[in-house]
Order: sequence, then structure tokens, then C-alpha cells
Amino acid sequence: MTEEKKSFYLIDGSSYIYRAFYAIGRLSNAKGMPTQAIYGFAQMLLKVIRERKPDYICVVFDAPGPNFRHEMYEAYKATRQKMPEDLIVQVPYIKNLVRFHGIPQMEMLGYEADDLIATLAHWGRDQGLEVVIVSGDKDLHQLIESPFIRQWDTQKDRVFTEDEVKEKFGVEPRRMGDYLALVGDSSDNVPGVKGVGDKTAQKLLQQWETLDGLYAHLEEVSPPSVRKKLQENRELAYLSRQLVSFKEDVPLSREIDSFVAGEPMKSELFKLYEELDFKNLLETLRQSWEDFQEVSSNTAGEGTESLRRDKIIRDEKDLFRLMEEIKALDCFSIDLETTSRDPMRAELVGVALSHADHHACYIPLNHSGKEAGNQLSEKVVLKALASVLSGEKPGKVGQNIKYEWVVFKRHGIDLKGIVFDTMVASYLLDPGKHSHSLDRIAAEHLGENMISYQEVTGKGKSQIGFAEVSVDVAAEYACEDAETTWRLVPILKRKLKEEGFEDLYVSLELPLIEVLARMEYQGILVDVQRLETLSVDFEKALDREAAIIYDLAKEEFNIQSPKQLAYILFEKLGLRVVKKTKTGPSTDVNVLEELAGEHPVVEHILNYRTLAKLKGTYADSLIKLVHPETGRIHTSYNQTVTATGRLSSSDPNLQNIPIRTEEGRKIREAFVAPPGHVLLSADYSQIELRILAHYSRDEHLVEAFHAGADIHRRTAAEMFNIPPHEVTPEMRRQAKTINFGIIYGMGAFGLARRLGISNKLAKASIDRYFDRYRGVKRYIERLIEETRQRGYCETLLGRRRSIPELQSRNYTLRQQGERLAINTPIQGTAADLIKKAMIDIHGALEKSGFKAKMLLQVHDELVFEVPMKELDVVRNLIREKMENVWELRVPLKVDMGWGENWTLAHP
DNA sequence: TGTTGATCGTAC
DNA sequence: GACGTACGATCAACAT
Repeated sequence: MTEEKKSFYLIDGSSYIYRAFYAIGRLSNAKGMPTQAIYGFAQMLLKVIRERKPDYICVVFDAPGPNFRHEMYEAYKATRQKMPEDLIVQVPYIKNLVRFHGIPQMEMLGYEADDLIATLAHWGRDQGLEVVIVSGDKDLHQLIESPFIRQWDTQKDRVFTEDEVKEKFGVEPRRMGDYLALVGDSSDNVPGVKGVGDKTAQKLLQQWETLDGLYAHLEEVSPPSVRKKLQENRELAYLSRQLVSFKEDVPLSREIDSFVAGEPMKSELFKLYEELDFKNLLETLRQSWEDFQEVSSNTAGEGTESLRRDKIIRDEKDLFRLMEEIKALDCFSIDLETTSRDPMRAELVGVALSHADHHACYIPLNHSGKEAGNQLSEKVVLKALASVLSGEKPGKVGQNIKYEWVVFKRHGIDLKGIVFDTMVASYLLDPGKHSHSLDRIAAEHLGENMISYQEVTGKGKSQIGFAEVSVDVAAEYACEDAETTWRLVPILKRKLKEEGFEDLYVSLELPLIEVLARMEYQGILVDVQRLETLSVDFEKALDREAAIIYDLAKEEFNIQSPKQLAYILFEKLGLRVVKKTKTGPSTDVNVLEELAGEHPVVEHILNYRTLAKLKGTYADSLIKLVHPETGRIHTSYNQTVTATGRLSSSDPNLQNIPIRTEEGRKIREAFVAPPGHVLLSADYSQIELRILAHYSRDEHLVEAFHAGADIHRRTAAEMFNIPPHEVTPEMRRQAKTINFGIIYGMGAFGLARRLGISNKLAKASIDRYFDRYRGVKRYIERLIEETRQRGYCETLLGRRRSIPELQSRNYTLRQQGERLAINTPIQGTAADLIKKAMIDIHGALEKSGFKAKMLLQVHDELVFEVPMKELDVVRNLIREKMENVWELRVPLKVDMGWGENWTLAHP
């Protein structure tokens, strides 16, 4: 039996960095950072690992700073130092990539990668290893030594042995140095002998063996032209010879075992790929974990205990024992399995609970089919659960536990004592993330891959309801959720604390969960008949408009298709193309309004668009979402979506119900109060500008708010240098646009377009504004600088959003970063304040036993349903809580209105 | 048949 | 390229 030689792979890291950078076209992540070198490097690295499974491996990099080659040759330095800016930023990521894969890496001051590779290759050969140099560079061919040392070019997927080199260059590897000394190497700025190419060099070396041999017989060289070149460039040839030779005196004090690859750091890799937006590598990573887990569970056998111990509760004895156990605890995690993602429609299928790492229980309730076996009745389980759920103690933790709150509420249980929500915690740690789903959080913070919902229920046509899932599979899935949530709590808690988010979390976001849950559960009453009438009216109007449009266009087409519409307008009717989108000419409202005078059809298309929007997005879809039992609409408030800290609303989105046009307000009229009640709307007046005044301490702004002035009128007066009473409506309108523009970081171009004025005039207006409001100017400048330095910006209550864009070398991106840095503290602080007001108001209403209920939040507005009898008192209570929610340098002002529907309630 | 990205429009 | 934050309807292209 012959012993297989162990392999030693030496990866020429520095050359791959360059090759990947130039080989792949521009690639960047969402933040605009260039990533192509990292990507190409990762592909190469994975190829080596997967295809060759090396026993020993090392990635070798050039050390920064000069080495002997620089001293020898000035020009060498010139090209070597010029690494492009876009590549420099990628290098640290590449080194991390290698490190996270558990692969040893080396660089040594005073040496280039080639020197280390030469040293290591010979060292490895002497240790009896089969050495493979992973590189495409031909100067490394010198090291090839069959059968001990080979070279693999992964990009061309070609392996070089002595024979291959000989065939390609006409010289054996050991004479490659002589060959390169003659030919030169433009990529490394090795000069060689000018005028001697590969053919001449091959011929010369075939004849005279080596460079020394050649020069020793220089007189005999023919033709004379070549001889002349060699004569003149003798020094350059020998210099080149030295430049391409390796310095093999690298001090090595490593044991062979230090070149064994370690375990990949899964969660670090996951985070890295995520930051870089390497979608397919993320997928591959997931896949490899799954494969690994399958292999290890298949081979684990009976002797090895599985990681998770799940228990399925099927009888009362176990159930009661579990409840007793839980009662004695400090806290536990809970996760419901149901028939719907909508908590207002969900029926219970099972309950998973966990209070110890890697342990969880599953209580099946309503699994269907006779294979489901014995299940406790929903009634019994709910009753037992109520004993631990409806008290403050023990504390409850969950992933999006608002969902559980609403489902339990519908089943008669008031969930109390919410002490942690992993989704909300993850959000505070990085509100810029696009998902705070449990599987993503687990991947980030635990480096674990979870069973997906789709793996359990299937997808597409063969998808089944959760109740149809077998109890065993359901238990495994649900227990994983519950116990993963449980294990995440201490980790996230520590991170919240480290980042100083404790207060924001405990005093704001956590108490807000129940407030939002109650708002969702309460819902808002809708006059469905009214919506249906509106829908029919809109439909009729749409038909009329469509008929006119088809007539004018002399053709029927899909008006809702931008592509078909563009064809009609710009090709058939020959209208001007005002603006272009990625895919063709734009047909948006600005374009159509500009074209309105040029063809009668345009006006009708605008009408059609408006009507289609009102009918489709509002009337019809709102009707579909009215709850069959409550007759109300129960929106979902999402607490973990926006980058600034605002809430968002969905299914339906009640934060974008029309208000600006009369037609649109008809939709709003369908939101009504029940008999004996009114809808009360309370909105913060100019909250964002007040926050700007607070932060900037701008003299004029602060004074204006203290004086209770009409802020836009005041701005107009400042801008036009006239007394406020002389401000015309047009002036006020312009000032208002500028005021909003400031908050959004608008530039001259945007303002010009918005106001329909020249770029120059817009620029002058903005300059004028900052001249009048010096404090604002100073504030914005300091804010941007601070944000750039810290990498994030902060709201009044300490919420943070990281803004890496400000550190970008890309101008557009940096500009974008400036706008985010300006807008986020303002928008985010407004969000902080109204959230706190919501908590305060809810507490006050509950404490005093009012029947009034908070129903909606629309960023700066709160909508309540108030019994007529309570109106006067509750009105004052709400105003008081909102206006005094926080002490700023300017007063907060609340406008209120009430009436039987939402339109009437608007002040 | 379902998924995804682009376009459009509504709100604050 | 040019104004921040969302959600959702529809279309068109593409994957299954």
C-alpha cells in the first residue's frame, strides 16, 4: 500500500487580487462599494477548496512597502505603487474573506508574494509534499519541478508541469528566469531586452542554454541586429534577471500543521457576503451548511445525542407539569403556529415554548388528519396557557411577539409581560437591514441556518396549510423557532447594551409593541357600502375616459401599460419625449402635465390614471380587507421596516390614504366612527421644522416658533426681505417648498424642477435661505462632518442609522449620504417623539378608564375613536400628552379636529 | 403558474 | 445624478 502524498496549495494572493479586479467588469454592493476583486477572489478560493480539498494551504500576499526590487530599479516602483483606489478598498475584505474561511495567510515585510511562494514551495517539497502553486503568473513557472512542484492557473484551468512549460516557452522551468530576462514582463515592469520577443529568446536559449552562456558567446550571435540589441542592453537584461528571481531567505519558523485550514467562521462569512451583496455565495453558503448537517446527522448514529431535544405535549399531565415548570421561571419564549400570517384571521395550530438552550416543547392543537394522533383541545391548552400568559411574570420573549399578542387577544387571552422581542432588538441594532426575520437574525448572530417555512409546507401548487403538516415535522420546525429565539435573547441583549440602546429599547420600542397590537386589534370602522358606491362611480368614470382615449388614439390599448402608452403618445401621436426611464420614455405625471396642452388625449390619460388609482389601490382593495367579523380594517403596523425609525403600515397601508384632492378625500370619508362616537385626529404641526429649529438653535427659526408664526409665511418674508403681511400666496408656496427641501437635503436642481424656475434662481434661493438662517447652515455642516466621522447619525432618543455612503469616494453616493445625514435625525426624532406620545397617551387613557381608543398613526398624526361623552376630556388629555412629550427649544403644537369620518376629523 | 424588477402614484 | 421615508398595483420578462 503506497502512502498518498499530502498536498500543499500555495495561492498567489496578490496576483489574484489584480487579476480579479481587471478581469471582472465593475461590480459593487448596494452601498456602491466596488466588489469585483473580492468576488473574483472568493470564486477562486472556493474553487481551490472544493475541487482540490488541499491538505495544507496558504494564501500569500505582497507585503506593503518597498523591497529589494525597488532599490534596484526605479521604474519598478512606479507601476507597483499605483494600485487603483477602487482596488485598495477591497483588499482588507479579501484578507478577511481568507481569514473567515479558516485559511492560513502570510505576508512578510520586505518580500513580495513570489518570494514567499518560492521559499514555501521548496520547503514543502523538502517536507515530502506535493506542492501546487495557484497562480497565472508566468514568472512563477521558474519554480515548477516535476513531479514535486506544479502550477495551476485557475482562470484558464490549466496545470503546468515541466513539459508544459517547455512546450509553451521552449525552455525548462529552471531557465524561465533567463527567458524572462530577455523577453521582459510588462505587467511587472520588467524591462527585458528591447526588441527581443519570445521567438528570438527561445532560439537564443536553445542555442546558448543560459543568459550567461549567451553573453559569453555574444560575438557568435547572429543575426547582427539581435547581437547589437543584446550588446546595448546587457545591463538591463541582467537587471531583469535579478528582478524576476526570488529572494528565498524568508525566515520560516512554522510547523507544517500551521498550514492546515481551520473551520470556516460561518456567521462572519455570512455577514461579509451580506455586506457585499454576494447573493449566490450566500446561497451556496446556506447549501453547504445544509449538506454538512445532513452528512453529520446521517453519520451521527444513535450514540450521538442530537442537538435539540423536542418534546411534543399530548396529554394534560404533561401540559400541567409544563405550566408549573414555566410558572417558576424568570422568562420563556413563545411561538405560535397558525393558519394565517394575518393575526386577525389566524387560527391556532400549535404552540411552541422554550426556556432552555436547545430545548423546546410543542403543543399540537388543531393538526388535521387522523395521523395527527392525540391532541389536546384548544380550550384546555388556552386555559392552561392563560395561567402563565396573562400575568406580568414570568416574562415573555418572542420574535415579532405583537403577532402572538393579537392572536391570543382574539382567543380571549391578554398577553402581559412582554420582556423581549428579537425582531425589534435586531432592528435597533441596524435599522438599515432589509430583513429582521428569525432566520436572518439567527444566521447573523448565531451563524445558524434554520428550517424554512417552505421546506415544511411546500410551495406553489403543492403548498399545504400548516395544520396539514405532520405533527412531528411541525414540532421540529416550531421548536427550532422557539428555542432559537430563546438563545438569541442574551446575545441581542448584550449587543443592545454595548451600543447603548437599552433605554430606547426598554422605554420606547418594547412598550410600543403592545400599543401597536391594541391598535391593530381594535381596527377602524369602514363604511363598506360607501366604498362600493365609490368603486362603481370610479368604474363608470373610467369607462368614459377610456372610450375618449381610444377614440383620440384611434386604437384600443392598455392604458395602464407604460410601454403601450408610450408607444401611443410618442410614436403614434408624435409627442415630445420629455424624460426617459431605464426602459424607455417616461409617462409619469410630470411628463403628462407638461404635454397636456399639446394633445387632448393627455388630459384624459391623467384622469384615467387618477381614477384607476383610487378604484384599484383604494376602494377595491380596502373592501377586500374589511374583516368579516368586525366590519373593520385591521392594518399591520410594522415596527422594524424603516431606516429612520418611523412605523410603516401594510395590509392595507393606512398611511397613504388620499387627502390632497377632493376625489381622493372621498376614500377618507369611508373611514368612520361608530354611532355615539367621533373620530378625533390630532397632528403635530410642522414637527420636522420644529425639530430642525431645536437642533440648529437657529435664531430666526426658534423665534418664529415661539411667536407662533406661520412658518412658511415667515420664511417667505425673510427670503424676499418684506414684512410678513406682504407675502403673497405664491411667495408662501415657494417658501414652503424650500422649507421641505431643506429637510430632505434638496439641491438646486431639485428645487428648480419643483418650482419650475431656473437652476440659477433656485441656487440663489437656497443661498438666500442659508444666509437668512445661519444657524441651520452651521448645524447641517457640523452634522455632516460628525456623521462622516462616526459613520452613523443619531436621533434625539438615541436611535442610530449607519451611513457608510458619507465615507465613499463616489461623489454621487457621498451626496446621497449627506441627504440621509440631514434627513434621518429629523425624521427619526419625529418618529421617536410620536412613539413616546403614543405610549404616554395609551397609558393615560387606560389608567383613567376611558373608552377612547387609539386607532391609527400616520407619522405626525394620531387618530382616535372617542365616545362623544369623553370628547372634551380626552381631547385635552391627548393634546397635553403630545405637546409635552419632550421638552424642546421650541414648543410643540398639535392641531385637532373631529367628526363622524376621517375627512371631517381633519382640522 | 409563480417570481422579480421597473414604473407609477399615494401619503407624511 | 439631482428630495427623505414608506406600500402597493400593474405590467413585462423570466423561471418553473
